[in-house]
Amino acid sequence: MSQQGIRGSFVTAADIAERAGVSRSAVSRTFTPGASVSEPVRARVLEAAGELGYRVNRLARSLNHARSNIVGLVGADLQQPFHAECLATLSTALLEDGFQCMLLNAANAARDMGTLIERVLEYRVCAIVVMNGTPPARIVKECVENGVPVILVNKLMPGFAVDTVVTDNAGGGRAAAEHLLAAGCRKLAVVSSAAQTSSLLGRLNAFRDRVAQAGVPVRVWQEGATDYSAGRKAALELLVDDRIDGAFCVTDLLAIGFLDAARLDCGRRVPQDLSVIGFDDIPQAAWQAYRLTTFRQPVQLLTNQVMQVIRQRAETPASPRDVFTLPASLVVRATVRGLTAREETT
Amino acid sequence: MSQQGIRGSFVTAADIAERAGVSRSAVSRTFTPGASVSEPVRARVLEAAGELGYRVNRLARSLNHARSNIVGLVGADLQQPFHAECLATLSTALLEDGFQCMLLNAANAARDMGTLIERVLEYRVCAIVVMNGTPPARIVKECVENGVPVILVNKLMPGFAVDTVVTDNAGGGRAAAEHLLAAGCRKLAVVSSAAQTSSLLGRLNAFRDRVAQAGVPVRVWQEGATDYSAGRKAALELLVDDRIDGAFCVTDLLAIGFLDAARLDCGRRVPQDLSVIGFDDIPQAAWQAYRLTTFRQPVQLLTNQVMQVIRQRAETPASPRDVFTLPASLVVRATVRGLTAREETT
DNA sequence: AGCCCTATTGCACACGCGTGCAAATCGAGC
DNA sequence: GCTCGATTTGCACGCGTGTGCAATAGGGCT
Repeated sequence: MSQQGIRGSFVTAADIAERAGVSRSAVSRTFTPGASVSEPVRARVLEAAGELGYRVNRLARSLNHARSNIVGLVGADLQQPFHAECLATLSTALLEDGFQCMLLNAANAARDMGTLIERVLEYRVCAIVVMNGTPPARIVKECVENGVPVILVNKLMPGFAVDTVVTDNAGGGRAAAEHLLAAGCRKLAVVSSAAQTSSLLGRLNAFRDRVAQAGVPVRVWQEGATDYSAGRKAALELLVDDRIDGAFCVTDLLAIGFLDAARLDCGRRVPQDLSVIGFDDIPQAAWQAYRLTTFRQPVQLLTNQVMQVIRQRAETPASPRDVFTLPASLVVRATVRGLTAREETT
Repeated sequence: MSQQGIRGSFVTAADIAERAGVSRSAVSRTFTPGASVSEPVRARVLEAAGELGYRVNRLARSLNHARSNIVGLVGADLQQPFHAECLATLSTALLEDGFQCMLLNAANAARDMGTLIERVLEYRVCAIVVMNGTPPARIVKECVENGVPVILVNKLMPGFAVDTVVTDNAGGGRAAAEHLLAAGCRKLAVVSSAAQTSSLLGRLNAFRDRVAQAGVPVRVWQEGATDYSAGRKAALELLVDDRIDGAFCVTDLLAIGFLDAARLDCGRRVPQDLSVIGFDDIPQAAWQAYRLTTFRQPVQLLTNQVMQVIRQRAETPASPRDVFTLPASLVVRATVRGLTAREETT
């Protein structure tokens, strides 16, 4: 520690070397796992480093290795509960595995996503994880050409050399249909948004197909965003048809907005008059005011799979790309008629 | 673009120089704002860079400048709505100002926070923003000694050379007391958590003092976390005293849990029998099932202030540290007796 | 003592870029 | 055509670290 308290710039390996009376290489080797240093030298170096407050400069280290151990995490709307949970889980996992994560939250997904990825490429990231939003094809290609693996979460981009980790959206959509049919619903609605992403479409199409197969009519709603107020709006407009007795909302936020409007504005009793199913299983779905029956996205499994892909790409960059599909599981609560859980302790 | 599609490593300035038939310096200057390059040279360089897909290596650039333009963002529980919103807002603002942000989400705040900050120091970050959780004093000192500004959000650490940006917690707590008193409440409770952070304590103490000043009794609850289920638990235990007619929950999540238990488990009518006020104004507080009266934290103002501090520290690192206090504003909805908003359009 | 094999150490170069300094170029004015 | 000043260009060094290679030290054996 310097006397004046503020040194203003970092100690370097050369400073440590001088203080410990060894060469700078010895310092470098002390902080490089697996390098050859004798015990006494290592001890002297560590002591000097402790006294002076030495921190390896990862910028310089990464410069040598042509690649950093930074992972770029790109997305939009990261304040939404589901995305926030993914982000929190993934960022923690990355840190525990020795990576650093650079967060790129697009203010406007369509406009900014390309620029943001370009910027993070300048840091020679060792991987880019796209949590939502669609990166421009041109940029994805550039990443691949430069050897930066791209990992898509819950999004399909066929034809690109990217790894993909998705929840089984179609399976969930189908199961939602079967659950509502089993509850005796005979006039259904499916609520999605104007954002026709592959995951939302996957849920919607599977639901619609399975319902059609049973010969039950279904109204399709695809307007607005995928948030609470869009769900409310959908309910206010769909429920003028008072024969609708079941709705699958492709997002919990939509479902919760739908529920509130159905109960408070349209006077429907849920689940007696109307059954509702969501998707994601965000924490709010378990709140006692809602007790929403929904499908849980396996966030921890998704995260583990992403981590495994990152590690594997670091070792064998050229191995063939894969699509990993993880199951969504039905969480039965209290918004589907006749099919409700006893009680929950939250 | 190379023929085989995968080059596997990045193009360097030397490659561009060769292709454009100029010196490497010319390339460097082309990408350095304010440097001296003639128009024809610049054009040739930009053309070559476009063809080859050149990206400046920020690691190398930062190495020269002894500092990167990365800002470290550290926190814990970042999936909670309020923190997620802060994170989203701040990360977007940083990107728009030309910074990159490195996210450090501690799995266990007490255990990991120190290690995480140490790690991000290795990237020579130009600032560290602590969004929640308490960093060890030793680490904060090390940052300051090395000239890395530390900015605390909603947390006070007197005696350290750090900048601080806080919401006026005491002002909010006092106003909450006055609002409940004005509603005619005569037996109050204040719900906080075992985590006695400066912001939660600030709200709680100001509330308690103001209520005491009015001669009204108040029960203080400080157990568990600061989430939904803790709020429920508090209600279940506090409301056996059926004279409690008003509660200030120092967090919206606590308030929402409190509301659910009060209405659904304890059979209280809100606001007729019981008034409830929260703090933060998370999106869920506006949901129709709750319509929670609460205090809005000025997230955008907090963010702007943080950005201003970062920019100012970059210019004049040694200027004296400050504490910036921003006002919390009352958002009247429907959970305080006699003092409710007409209707909201969400 | 002498020899050989191994573990350790230091030197020097590389990583990709920014920039001070001197050389070169350009343009204007005579 | 020549000179002078301003602009542009290239060279070479530095940023802090990792690492191949050769030199050195150490240790066990004959």
